[in-house]
Amino acid sequence: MPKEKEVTIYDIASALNISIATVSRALKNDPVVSKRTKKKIFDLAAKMGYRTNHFARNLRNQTTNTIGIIVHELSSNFITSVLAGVEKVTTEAGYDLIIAHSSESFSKEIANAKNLFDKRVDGLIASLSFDTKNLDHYKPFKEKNVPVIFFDRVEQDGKNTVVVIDNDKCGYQATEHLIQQGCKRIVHITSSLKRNVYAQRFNGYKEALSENGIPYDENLLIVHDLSESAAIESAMQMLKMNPLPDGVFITNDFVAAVVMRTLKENNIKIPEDMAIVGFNNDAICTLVEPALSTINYPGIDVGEVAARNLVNHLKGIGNIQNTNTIIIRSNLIIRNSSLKSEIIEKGKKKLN
Amino acid sequence: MPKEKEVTIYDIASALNISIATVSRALKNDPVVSKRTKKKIFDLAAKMGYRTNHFARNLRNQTTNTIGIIVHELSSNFITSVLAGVEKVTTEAGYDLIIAHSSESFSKEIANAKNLFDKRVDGLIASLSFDTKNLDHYKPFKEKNVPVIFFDRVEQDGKNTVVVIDNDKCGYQATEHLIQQGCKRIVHITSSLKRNVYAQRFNGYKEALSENGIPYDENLLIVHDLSESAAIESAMQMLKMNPLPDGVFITNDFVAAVVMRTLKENNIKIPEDMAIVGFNNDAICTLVEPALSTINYPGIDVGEVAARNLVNHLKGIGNIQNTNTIIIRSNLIIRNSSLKSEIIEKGKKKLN
DNA sequence: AAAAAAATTGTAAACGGTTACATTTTCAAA
DNA sequence: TTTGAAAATGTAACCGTTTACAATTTTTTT
Repeated sequence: MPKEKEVTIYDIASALNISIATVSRALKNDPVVSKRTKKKIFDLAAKMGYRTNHFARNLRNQTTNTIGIIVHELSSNFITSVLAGVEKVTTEAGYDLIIAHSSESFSKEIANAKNLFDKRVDGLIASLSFDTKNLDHYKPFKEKNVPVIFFDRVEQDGKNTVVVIDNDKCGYQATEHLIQQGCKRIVHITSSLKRNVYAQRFNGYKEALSENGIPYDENLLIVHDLSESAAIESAMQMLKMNPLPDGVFITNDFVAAVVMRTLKENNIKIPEDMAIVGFNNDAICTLVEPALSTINYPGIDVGEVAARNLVNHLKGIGNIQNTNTIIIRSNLIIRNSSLKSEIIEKGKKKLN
Repeated sequence: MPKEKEVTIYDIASALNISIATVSRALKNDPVVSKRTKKKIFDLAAKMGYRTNHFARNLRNQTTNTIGIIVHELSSNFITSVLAGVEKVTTEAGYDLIIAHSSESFSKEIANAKNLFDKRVDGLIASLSFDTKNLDHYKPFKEKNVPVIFFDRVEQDGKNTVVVIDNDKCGYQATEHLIQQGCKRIVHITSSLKRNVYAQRFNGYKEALSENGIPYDENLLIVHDLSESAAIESAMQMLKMNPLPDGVFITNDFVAAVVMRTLKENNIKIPEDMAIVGFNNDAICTLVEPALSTINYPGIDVGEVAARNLVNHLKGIGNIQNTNTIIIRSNLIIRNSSLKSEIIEKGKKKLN
């Protein structure tokens, strides 16, 4: 299976008896080339099946035309939609995308960063893994002036450009909503509080409690990873509480769905006995029963905004150095898993 | 923000007062270089922050070290797990991966194929979009001897290497199971019968019916796309049937979940009134109520096998020319959405 | 110690583009 | 027709590797 020889600008040039410089310029649509020769060149290029050699071009241009993205998992609804948003923008802008995932491991994230650095991506978009301890592995990018934008799981030390939502507010809104539904003992199931997103949602949760005169009870905080087994455990933990909680704010829809299932299996009525609010607004929300209230966290927007800012920076339009934090709109979506008040209303009606 | 100059083998060579040839060889760990000089070179390279220029290398080597993959959607559970499988193998083997998605559009698939061809991927993995009419856009790859492996949605004309499951058998098993549960009027909700996967599952469905003496009724066949709205429509269509069906085999878990929700909203009891079997074994299956019976279609295995075969072919181990069809194991998973017989048993017990 | 063989290193030509600078062609103005 | 500027094209160096082949150094053999 010998590789066929590729057509190069040399072949086109000699076939037309012109110089490679003209061919090169024509193929880039340089206005300096006359329309006549341009047409000849384009036609022949098409006929001969010419394809530009990106390696030769990039070698000469000292640019890779590639953007890297580091995520913690592919099998997450949120991440997938971020990727879709990023892909849309980068493709439009003519960049290649290299996707790397860390499987929530610090060491893999470091390896990925090193790999993308060695591949010389023009820019990087990254979300931190679960147990990422520091950002040293992104230093080489800074040193070589390769722009990096973080999203979702980030380090908000003001030194980096980050695309996030107002997690504080989201945590606040979710909790406040549960309180408004009459919940008094509200559990919060979340993940490592070392990660900004979870820490901030937790803060919002505490603020909402305190502003509504409910004392924070640390026994109602459950910290776990985001796996199915952890979710089941969390639910069992809730069931052992005495008195039972009457509401729960969960930092992830999948976990929320599993918790809800487990609670129902144990004869808890949702939302009557316990109201539930999840996070992300995955497709799953409207498929479980009752439908899951949640925070709408539009991954596609996150991806688009992050990619757009990076691309603009690379093209010299705008500069991410000036931008520290970009906050994406998010909002609470109320569905039946937390709608106690209607039930209360119904109950009242029955009494009449 | 001037780009810092990169360290090249020239820099290392002149610093050590040796030739670039030796440096180049040392960095590739060529045994011809003495251990002493090798060590000097490695040490200095590390100290100077040398990174190999992949463009120069690929230009010289006439190889891209890149594999392309064309899928129809990113936001599909199945596709994501295929990607995970592919990614695992290609990364291990040292290949880059370029992911392109067609959003189920023929023209986009053509554009993606052209793009990946122009990027000169060493090999291609592809699943056809919904309305792909022909495979002409893959011809350039064949002509240049670039290996292509198709998976899931494929053209089984014997001309291509494909990785699939036995969709016939799956359709048969799903339907047979419903029949065993006592279903007599079994609806089949699927997608375009022009695509092999759906056509074959449909075949299996018909075979199971006929072998069990149930005449095929074309009114029970519903063909739609795989969107939520289409799923709702399909369910409404079922509800209008007279007499009502008592079972349904659906070609996709998400659609099955939406159908089930819609049926339940219309006071249909699952599985008592209608038993449901989906397809894929997405995470969603155990989160809906009742849990969804389904066909387990392990995307990660599909991805791994496809990538492994491609990589081996590229490395000269094995040859996909000799392999036409690779069939991945799949199996029926029975959950409560189709378990009528237990109910029947319970009913009998009550009578006693 | 000289000669031959083996091990190591070096030279220089690719790979296929881009582009500064030089040269030629074209065409309007003098 | 000559001149000069503008338009078009050409020349050649460069981007950073790899590798055939040549040259040198080291080791072994005689």
